[in-house]
Amino acid sequence: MRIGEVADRVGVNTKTIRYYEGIGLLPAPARLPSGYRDYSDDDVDRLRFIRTAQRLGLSLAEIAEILAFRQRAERPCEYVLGVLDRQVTDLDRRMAEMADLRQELIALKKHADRLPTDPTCYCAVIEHSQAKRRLPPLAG
Amino acid sequence: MRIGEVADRVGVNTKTIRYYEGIGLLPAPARLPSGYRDYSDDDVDRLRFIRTAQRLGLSLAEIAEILAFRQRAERPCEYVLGVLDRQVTDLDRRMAEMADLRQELIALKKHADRLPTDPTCYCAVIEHSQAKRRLPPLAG
DNA sequence: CAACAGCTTCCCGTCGATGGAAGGTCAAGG
DNA sequence: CCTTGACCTTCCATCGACGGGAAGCTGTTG
Repeated sequence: MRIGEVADRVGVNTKTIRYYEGIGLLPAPARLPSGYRDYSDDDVDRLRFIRTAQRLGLSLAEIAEILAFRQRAERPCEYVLGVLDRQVTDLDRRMAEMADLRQELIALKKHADRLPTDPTCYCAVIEHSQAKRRLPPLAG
Repeated sequence: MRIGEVADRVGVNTKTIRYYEGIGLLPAPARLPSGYRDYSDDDVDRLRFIRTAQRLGLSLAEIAEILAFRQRAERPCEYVLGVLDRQVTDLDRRMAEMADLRQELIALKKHADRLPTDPTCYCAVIEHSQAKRRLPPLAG
């Protein structure tokens, strides 16, 4: 099948498919006499796999790594479990950061009305927050 | 004072300071006879303000907008509160997404041991997740 | 005088796509 | 025959917020 149909089936932009091919994530497919890319169902599966893995938070580089395991006839599951472990830890950290930030934003909004009108400052709302805490690291 | 001292005081890379100047977030400072940038305490304040606003989740574009209010002698607080409102909504959405994903990762890991050894699949762990749910939109 | 830190400008790379332009081929319908 | 529309190639640009490094200047110290 041609690239457009693959794109429709998987729900991906055709540009994305060619991009994946370009970075070696998808193998170069066979070509029709016309020069059009000719994909098989396997390619669709592989693409779906990539999107699933991506949804689970894996980067394209990690996914490439997983696919490389297969080429070496090894099973990537141990590697994958390691990645997932790190994912969970990372998620926890980020969720905690976001919860803190949310807390602070709510408090900031709550006090915003009572803030003095000071024409010399950039923004009383933000500087109120600045006064209390001196620049902890940015949440990346 | 020179750029290195500013960087130390605020806790920012000198590259970042020059970058902010490049995108118009910081005004071009005076220059010493040597050509070195010569900053004032006001510049340090402005930079601190930028970092605080950034820590609150505002983009550099939004911060630039806030600073532009000041140039027009208007107070940005209403705008800022609107931004913060959207921030909170966005945080809630992202935290919910992350919680879902975390749930799924945990479940996946939990069942990983019991998964069949299937040499034809890319990775049993990931494809187990794929089988259950057919590609909801990616969490951005 | 030489070393070294700090500064300058300039350009490239990151991540994961996506958009667009330019210029061409191919297949189907009216 | 003509026109769509889908596809092909290559290349370049964009988003955000920087970081790295090269090559060269300044300023201080031993």
